[in-house]
Amino acid sequence: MREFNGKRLAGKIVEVEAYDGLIDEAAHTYGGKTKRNEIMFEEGGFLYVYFTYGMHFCCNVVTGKKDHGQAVLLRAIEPLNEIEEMAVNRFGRNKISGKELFNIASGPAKICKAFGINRSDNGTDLTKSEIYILDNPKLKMSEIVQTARIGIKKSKELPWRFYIKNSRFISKK
DNA sequence: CCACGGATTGGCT
DNA sequence: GCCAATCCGTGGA
Repeated sequence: MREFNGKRLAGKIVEVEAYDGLIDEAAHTYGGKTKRNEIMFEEGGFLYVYFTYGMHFCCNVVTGKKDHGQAVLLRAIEPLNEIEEMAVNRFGRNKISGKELFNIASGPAKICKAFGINRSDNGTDLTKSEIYILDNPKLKMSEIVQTARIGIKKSKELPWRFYIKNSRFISKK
């Protein structure tokens, strides 16, 4: 959920990946604390935004205890509210095709584009900001699929990707 | 100081 | 399926 320009951009998180600084070579925190990843070493509840490939932002929810360096990467969101606003952020226009609707936030960098998240949102306290996450009490464990993570070279064996079965809004099966 | 390559995406073959 | 785009964090000289 994000309050943005007076509007409430909302979506359901349908795909995530977990990263653990202590044992996970693919985690940004694996080599220890640096200026870039320092927010990941805070107590859970903050937003960690990083810039990659010279053009994309991706966002994570810090989840661990202080100094543990753990976070969950948001990989895909199903848009629920203010979809036209997200379309403008993402495609530069408010009218989109059905195909584009499923594609609007179906990837970590696409989420940041659609929700207007960038470098300045790094370190946001999700418990008291215009960006926040609500519980989804309807979600059943049986709807969640667990697989290996995508797009990494190290620690590929760790089964820390989770997505909602049958969702058409995830980045990849 | 400099070189390398990335938790990606979209366009072209 | 392949690859360019395009910054900057990180690590080695």
